[in-house]
Amino acid sequence: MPELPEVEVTRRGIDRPLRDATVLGVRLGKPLRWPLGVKPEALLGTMIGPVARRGKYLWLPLHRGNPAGGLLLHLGMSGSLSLATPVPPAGAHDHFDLETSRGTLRLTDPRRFGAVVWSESLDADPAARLLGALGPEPFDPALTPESFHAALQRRRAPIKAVLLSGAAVVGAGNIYACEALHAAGIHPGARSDRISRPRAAKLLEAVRATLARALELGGSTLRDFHDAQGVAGGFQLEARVYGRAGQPCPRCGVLLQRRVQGQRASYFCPGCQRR
DNA sequence: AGTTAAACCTGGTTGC
DNA sequence: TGCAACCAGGTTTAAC
Repeated sequence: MPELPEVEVTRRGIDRPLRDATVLGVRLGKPLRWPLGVKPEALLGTMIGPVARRGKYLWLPLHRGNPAGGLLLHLGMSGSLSLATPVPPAGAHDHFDLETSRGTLRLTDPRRFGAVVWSESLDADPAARLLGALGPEPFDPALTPESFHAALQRRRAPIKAVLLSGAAVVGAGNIYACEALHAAGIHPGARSDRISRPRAAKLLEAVRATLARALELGGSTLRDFHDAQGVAGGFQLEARVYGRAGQPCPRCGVLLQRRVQGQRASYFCPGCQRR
């Protein structure tokens, strides 16, 4: 599911409720992408600090007076977090429970591409290794049309692949990359390094607008995603191209196409998206 | 070094 | 109805 808007919606839903909560228990289900990296008992009695997000990762600081580390969470392809009191009995896809004094944070993830890993800090491994290669946050003021264009210039791969890689900006996954490219009038197969300054500026603006709009609507729910309170997203109803092959382009009327590119489906309009 | 394929895993949908 | 094939929001790791 989860691209940046879904992860941020999730963060907002758990940050306040979990602030200063005490960890009372940990329950592990089936293995996720990586092992937890710490004995579950070591987490008991720690307190939860402000929940942060970097790219599509969430950072749950745990401390005992002094910062002691935290949990780095990723929702993978089908993961979602819920926070509830009392917590329902664990189902077949509930693979991590953090029982706290303010409710149980539960990761439900059918495909188990998600992860919960302990790290001493964001600057230490494994967090540093996982976050180190990420590009800039989309709403970071330091990310400018100039720096974005420069980042695109360094890659020869198709622009769609570059967006998904997060090298130039993090947060746009398959849905929002398709939507942003359409909004900017850029063909997903366009070579990254051949995108002009003005078009790069337009693309950055499109990425920002797309992610911001998705955030407003609570993200996209294709199947699994819901926020920590169980509410589904609404952006999928506003998608202009994603999942709409064969339908007319809302901008120019040409029939939308689906093309597999770098083992991911791209949805685009051959009429108004140019290379 | 940069780009592309394979892998991880489950379940829903589609088509024969 | 049954079953195989294909598809799905991500990202690391291995292979060209």
